[in-house]
Amino acid sequence: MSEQVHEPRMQSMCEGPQGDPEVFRSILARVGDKWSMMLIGMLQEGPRRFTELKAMTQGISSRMLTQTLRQLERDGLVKREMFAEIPPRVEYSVTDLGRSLIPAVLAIAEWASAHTNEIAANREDYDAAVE
Amino acid sequence: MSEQVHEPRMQSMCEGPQGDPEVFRSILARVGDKWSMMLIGMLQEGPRRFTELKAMTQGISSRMLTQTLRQLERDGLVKREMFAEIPPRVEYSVTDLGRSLIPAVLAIAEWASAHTNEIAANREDYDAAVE
DNA sequence: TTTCATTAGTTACTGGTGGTAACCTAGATA
DNA sequence: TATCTAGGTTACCACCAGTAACTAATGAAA
Repeated sequence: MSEQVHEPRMQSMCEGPQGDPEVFRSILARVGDKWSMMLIGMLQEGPRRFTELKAMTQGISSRMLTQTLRQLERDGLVKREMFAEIPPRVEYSVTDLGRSLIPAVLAIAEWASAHTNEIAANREDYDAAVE
Repeated sequence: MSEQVHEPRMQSMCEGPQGDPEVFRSILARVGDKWSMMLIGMLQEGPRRFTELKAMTQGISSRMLTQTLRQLERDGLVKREMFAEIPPRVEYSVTDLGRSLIPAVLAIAEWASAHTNEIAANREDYDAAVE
């Protein structure tokens, strides 16, 4: 069972043809986009319906919600289940793959949370210096 | 020295007014953007000049490189040093703050690297199913 | 029987931004 | 005189994220 050795130096992002670098990049982009990780976070505690998610995700539009969920579904991070009822019911939930991403994103979130003020201050200084 | 307790559930991204949520979001966005983390990665091993970075970062334009470096500098993740020489010399390096971000990003990179193929496969399946 | 409400979206439109190509400044070199 | 280099800037365009408005199908209310 030779453990596969990942060597994810940052440069793998532009260099290494280990897996498809385009796919690799698009994953990073997904993590960074405005809604994806928020939605994953919301689904963490159980399945949710479209309208629930829309209400929880303050500020998102239907279009963006649909779009983001579709992408997450395409990547296999989220599962979509439709029930043939009236009115229609659709439930979204995180997959195991999606769940496995959470700790890593949480690490970023933690860093961001810990340094938000510092960065805000840096920006003020910079903007003041440049005028 | 009461340690500050971070509680960075994902929802902090939309809910908590701990630090500025907009700043928080913008940090996530920075991490996810096309060039920022690649550049931080490249500067990990030491200072680099503009043209070096441009050559290393295959595919980036001068404009995008300038822009990305400026943003990183504004956030305090990267330091810019100009030397009054002819021809001009400018050196970019990571700051301590920038360096502190690396492990978290590396965790994401590792996850991405480990699941690139799985996700690529998911996408193919999805696209095939939708036609 | 005409209206309203609900769910899970879709459509038409717009503004911001990522990207390209061309240009700039200043001195050194040939 | 022309060209090269470093580190950018400027003008420009195309695309896509985001918004507001609309939709299908049904049941309930008046």
